[in-house]
Amino acid sequence: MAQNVYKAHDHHVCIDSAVARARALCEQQGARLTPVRQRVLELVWANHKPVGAYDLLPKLAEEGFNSAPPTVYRALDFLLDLGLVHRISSLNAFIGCTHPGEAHPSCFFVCRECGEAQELDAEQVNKIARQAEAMLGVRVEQQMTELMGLCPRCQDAA
Amino acid sequence: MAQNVYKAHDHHVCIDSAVARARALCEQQGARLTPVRQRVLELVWANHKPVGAYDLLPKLAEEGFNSAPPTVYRALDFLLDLGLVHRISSLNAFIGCTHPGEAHPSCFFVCRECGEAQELDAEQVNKIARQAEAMLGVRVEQQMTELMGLCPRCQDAA
DNA sequence: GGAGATTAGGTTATAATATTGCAATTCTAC
DNA sequence: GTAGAATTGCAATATTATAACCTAATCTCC
Ligand SMILES: [Zn+2]
Ligand SMILES: [Zn+2]
Ligand SMILES: [Zn+2]
Ligand SMILES: [Zn+2]
Repeated sequence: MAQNVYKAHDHHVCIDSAVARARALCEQQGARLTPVRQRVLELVWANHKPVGAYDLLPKLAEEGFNSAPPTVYRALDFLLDLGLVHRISSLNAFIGCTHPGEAHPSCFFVCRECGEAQELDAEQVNKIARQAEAMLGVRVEQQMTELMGLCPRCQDAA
Repeated sequence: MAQNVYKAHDHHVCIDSAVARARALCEQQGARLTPVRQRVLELVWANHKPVGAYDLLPKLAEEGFNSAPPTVYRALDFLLDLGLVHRISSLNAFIGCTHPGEAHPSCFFVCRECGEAQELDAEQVNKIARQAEAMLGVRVEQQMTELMGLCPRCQDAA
C-alpha cells in the first residue's frame, strides 16, 4: 500500500523523494527531466489531491515558465509515459505515483469531499485482468481502477 | 459475466431487451422514460462500442429531436442515475449496462482497436473496495474499473 | 568542433467535452 | 383546475485537450 495519505506525515519528504525517484528513473531510462517537467512533477505533488492540467498553467506562469496548454500537457504526457504520475480519468486530473519504476495498474481511492487520493495495492485488479483474459480471450494492456467515497477524516467531519 | 460480446448474437435482442428492462426499471422507480431518453438509450445500445455524447447529437437531430448538448447530457445523466448506462471515463463515452437494476461497480474491458467494450463481473473490484475500507478506513461509494487491450478478434487480425 | 538527426519547447489556433442559467412547457397530485 | 415538480428548449459559456507549424536546444557520430 506504499504509503498512507491519511496518516500525518512530513509532506516535504513526499515531494523530495518523488523528485529524487524521478531523477533516478530518468537517468536510468535516458530521459531528460527538464526544468518544466520537474516543476510540473513538483506541482502535481504539491498535495495529495489530483490536479487538473489547467490548474497548473497559472502556477507555471507565475514562475516565468511558458504557460500554454501544450506545455503542461507535454510535461504531463512525459511523466505519464515514465509512470511518474497517474491520470484520474473520472476527474480529468493527475496525481503523483507512489511507486514509479514498478509496472502496475493505476488504482486509487478518491475522497469526494476533500479530493485527496490514495494509491492502492493493485494485486486484485491484476486478478480481474487475468480472469478476463482467461474467460474471454482478451489481452489486457492497461488497467485502471478508481474508487470514490469518503476518507476517514471526511467521515468524521460528517 | 452476463453476456459475451465476442460471440455472434442477434443484436436486436440486446437493444430490445435493454429497452424492456429500462421500461420496467422506470416503472418500478416511478421515473419517466420519455421519448428522448428512450431514444438515447437505444442509440447507446446501437452497438457494443462506447459512444460519445456529441456522437448522439446529430443522430437525434436527424430524427427531429432537439439536439443541443444539454438535451443529450440530461438524458445520459438520467440513464446513469438509474444504472441503465455506464460512463467509460477514459474515453469520455457511454455504454449500456448489461444488468441494470442490480447495484454493481462499472467494470469493463475495452478494445483499443475496434472500440468494443465488454462488461465484466465486478466481484474482484468489490474485494478491492472492502480491502481499502478495512485497511484505510475509507468508505467506498462508487467504483469503476477500465481495462484496455485487444479483443480476441483484433488479436487474430494482427 | 561541426553536420545532421533527434528531442524539446514556443505560439497560435481550434477541437472536443461538458455545464450554467433562465424561460417555457408538461406532468402529477391534490 | 391549480400549485408544485419535473422536463425540455435554447443561448451562451466553461473546461479539457490537441493540431499544426515553427524555432531552439541537445545529442550522435565522425
Ligand atoms: Zn504527503
Ligand atoms: Zn502508481
Ligand atoms: Zn449485442
Ligand atoms: Zn453494468
